[in-house]
Amino acid sequence: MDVKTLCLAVLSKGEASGYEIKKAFEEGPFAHFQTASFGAIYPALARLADEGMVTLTEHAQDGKPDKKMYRLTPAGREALFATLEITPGPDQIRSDFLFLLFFAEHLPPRRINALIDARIAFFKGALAHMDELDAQGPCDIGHGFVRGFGRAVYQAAADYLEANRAELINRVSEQNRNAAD
Amino acid sequence: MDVKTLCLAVLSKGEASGYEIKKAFEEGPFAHFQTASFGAIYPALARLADEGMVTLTEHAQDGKPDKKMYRLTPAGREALFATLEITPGPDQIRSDFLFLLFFAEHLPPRRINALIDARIAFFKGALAHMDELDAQGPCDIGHGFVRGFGRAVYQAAADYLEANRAELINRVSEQNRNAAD
DNA sequence: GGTTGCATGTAAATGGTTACATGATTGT
DNA sequence: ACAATCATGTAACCATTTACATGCAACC
Repeated sequence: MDVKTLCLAVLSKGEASGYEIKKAFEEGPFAHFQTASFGAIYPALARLADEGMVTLTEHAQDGKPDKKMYRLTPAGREALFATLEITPGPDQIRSDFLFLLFFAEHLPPRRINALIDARIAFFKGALAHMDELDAQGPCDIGHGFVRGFGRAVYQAAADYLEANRAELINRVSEQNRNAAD
Repeated sequence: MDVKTLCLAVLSKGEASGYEIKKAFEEGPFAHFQTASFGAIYPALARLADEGMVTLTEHAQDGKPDKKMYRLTPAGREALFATLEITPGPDQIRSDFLFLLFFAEHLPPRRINALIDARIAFFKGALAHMDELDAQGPCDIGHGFVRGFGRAVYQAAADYLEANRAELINRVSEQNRNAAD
């Protein structure tokens, strides 16, 4: 998904500024399964405006640059729905964390522990964040389904790490002992 | 992780050609959590050779271009271990599948069904593939841990889809009925 | 006769991140 | 004082994908 489509997607849930779109990828509805930086969002929004996919209204503010609120046009909504017709390819995951653990036998046991601790904390935090979002009231059907999916996967990930960290560290320590002989 | 480091990682498990490195990302040890295309692998390998991180031996073959087998040098191994010292950022996931399901209420129920079927099949296939790899004998500690992680997550994903697809489709169908009134 | 697997590589195009530039306000 | 939040935007740089170029062998 390119950033233009991602912006359209966020705007389909209501008007927003570039800044708010970024937040939607960090804390909002799209958190954890899409991202984009300002350097990609602002140009994307400008192009969408050129193409008539969005309209913008400037709200003057003091001390800050004008806030530009973007709103989807019918053409923009159509374009978004058109992209929903693609056949999705396989999900792409790039995990530096798993890359490091792939080489666990070359990492000091303490480091493995710290790495896993941090990752469990991350998953738990994300899970708690989803609870908060749930508490804020019901959301759209698809949105709820995706959140449930994220929850299931994060829970499984945290559980796996908790259940298997001790054995991993034991095995690595044992190997280090043998290598020292 | 850039492609250069990824190549180093594959080569740490034994010598390989560019073609074989690609396969390692598709079916081999790095399957499902890292990818790279030929257009990235071949130039990366050439640069690694320039930098003295790998050596290459050409094996003449008939009917095919010479096969270039790359092998890690001590400097390459050191460079790989040096990158293991990074602090891993959050995992990056880009899922067109979840993007589509986020807008489930705008998708025909049949399509939702087909989409979920295909994804369950994918997860089950990946799980079966991991069983095969397990049957091929024991692997390194970290490698096994990562595979177990992937297994746990894929299993949870497949389970969630199976457990919640019916409700999702009911809810979308119901909404369509209401909208038709 | 067409697709898949083997095998390498280049170049154009894409798409994005990172860093920079600016600046007020609020909290620590 | 310093960091974070709010707020927009540009430009240089980076990495990677996609398409192209080549070609044999095996299978269906």
